[in-house]
Amino acid sequence: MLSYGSMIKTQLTRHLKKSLEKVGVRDENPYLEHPANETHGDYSTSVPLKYASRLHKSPMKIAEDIKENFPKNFLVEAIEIVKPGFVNFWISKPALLEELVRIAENKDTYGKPQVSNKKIMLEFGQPNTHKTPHIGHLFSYIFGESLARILEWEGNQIFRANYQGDIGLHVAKCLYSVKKKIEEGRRLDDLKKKVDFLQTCYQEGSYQYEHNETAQKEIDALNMDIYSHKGIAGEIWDETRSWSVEFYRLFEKKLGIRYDRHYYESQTSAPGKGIVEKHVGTVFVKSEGAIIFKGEPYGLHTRVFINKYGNPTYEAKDVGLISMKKKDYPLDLSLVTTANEQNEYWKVIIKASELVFPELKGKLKHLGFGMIQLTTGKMASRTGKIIDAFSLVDTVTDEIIRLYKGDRESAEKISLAAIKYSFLRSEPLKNIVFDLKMSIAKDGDSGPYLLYTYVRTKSILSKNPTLPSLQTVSIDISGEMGILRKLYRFPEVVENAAKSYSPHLLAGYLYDLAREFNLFYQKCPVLKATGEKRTVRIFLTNAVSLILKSGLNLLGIETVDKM
RNA sequence: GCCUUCGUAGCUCAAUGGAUAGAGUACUGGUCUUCGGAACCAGUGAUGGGGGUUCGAUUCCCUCCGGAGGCACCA
Repeated sequence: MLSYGSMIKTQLTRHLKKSLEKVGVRDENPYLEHPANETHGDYSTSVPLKYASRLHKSPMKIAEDIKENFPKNFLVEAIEIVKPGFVNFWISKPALLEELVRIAENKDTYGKPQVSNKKIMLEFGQPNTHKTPHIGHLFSYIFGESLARILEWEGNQIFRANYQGDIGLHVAKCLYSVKKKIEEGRRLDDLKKKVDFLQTCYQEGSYQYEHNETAQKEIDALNMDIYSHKGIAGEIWDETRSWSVEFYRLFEKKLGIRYDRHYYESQTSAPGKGIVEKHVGTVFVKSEGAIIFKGEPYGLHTRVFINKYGNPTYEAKDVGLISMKKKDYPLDLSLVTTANEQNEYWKVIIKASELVFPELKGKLKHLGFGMIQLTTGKMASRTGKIIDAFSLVDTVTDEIIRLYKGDRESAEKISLAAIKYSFLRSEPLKNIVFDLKMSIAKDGDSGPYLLYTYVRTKSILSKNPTLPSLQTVSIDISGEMGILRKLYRFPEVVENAAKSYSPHLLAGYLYDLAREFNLFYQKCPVLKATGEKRTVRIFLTNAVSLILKSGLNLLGIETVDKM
């Protein structure tokens, strides 16, 4: 049997379409929503208002006709029409209970559509080697991983790509300083310290580049040497780069992130340079010794792809990267997520790349997410004012241990849940004001709250190792209806989150579900109940448990059984 | 200067053009001899200003004000 994401919505839509046809309207996807106010039903439609003028009938008359012609069925228990032209639907108790059984049967695949969708390359993370990852990178890792999981759930095949800057002026600035004290770095006993050492060197080099003319010339020369991988510069580059590459593998593992491939700027610069040079005169033009793309004809700005020294800039490297990506994977869509300060930059890259590779037209997409800010303003590793992502995780873990006295392993999971959830709960487009205290928040709308709720479900279920069978329910379950009416929405929520690349929709739903469960928990004892009442409550607890786990997993959050 | 983007309770965030704008936090007051209190309930409190489109606008359009970002060899 073909599995839909949401059975209930699919069926309801089908009935509504039939009813609309009898009224004289063909609508392939009639608008259905979950009313904000629960007393307005499980679903509501405003199509009567939409079609009133076309049908030359009053919205209320159309609403009545829809109700009149709505097929009699098991799914819908009541239909209500409301001024000025809403039709509200209540899903029947048996249909909701059937869905409850479906959740229990399908377990961690409940709501996952059995369809094959697109091949998507998703690039996220993108920290530079020779620098410490900061909180913006942490956001990118977390957001990208969640997006990958959500898109995968919806039947897409995802190729996960990381792209790291391991060459270019920033590396030269770092190595300028490293060269003078490489032994100090070699003596450090762990990778994190070595990368911190590189970060310090980068900051020193950066300062010198701006304030010391001789240093600037030396760094520019060093940059050339690194590109041609010459002499001592090449050797130091190899050595320091390997520290960093190894460190990042460790960091990714710690965050629970996996990649299909890591790309490096040192690999994209040659193909990028070649492609740009080949298209001089058609896509690119020479100007003041550099090779540029003129954006103005397209309403964009002009950018340099190869500088006057003949070195490819970030722009050319990105074109090179795109050429590598399409060789590696037969993609239908290439998604790149970065901070939104690069929004305009990416419009230019996409336009230029589409001209170079016409077969990719419409397949390149950039997703800009908000800047992570402190109360003092934007964070930049260039100015040295950073929140080190790696240490942040440790700091939060220490705080969790101090507050709750758990073991380090589960404390680390809880702290990652706290950080991930605090990043994913709001719309990605907007800037995020980072507040350490709020991220550690132990109560309220937080990761730990969701984990705690999950732990509660597990605790109850562990005392009921076998699930009874659920047939019909004759008793009053009004106290259980709140949670029952939330559960079946999970598939729809994930679908919407995937469509709009918005994990926060899922985060919001899971929080709602957890809150509803805690209310249920408060007023409906499970283990003290008997008979049908106990059976229904165990089923509900089981369903909440499964959905919380599935949903949190789609956010990249691992659950714990105890905390 | 030009372009992009965001302005929702004191603070941090929700709300595919829908009905009475929801939460958390903070503050005030409650529940429970816990199926794990990192819980639950109640109260106070908000769409930056002005126009427009619409049966209906936090959402779309215009304008003003305010924040953030970008605009040639950095990434």
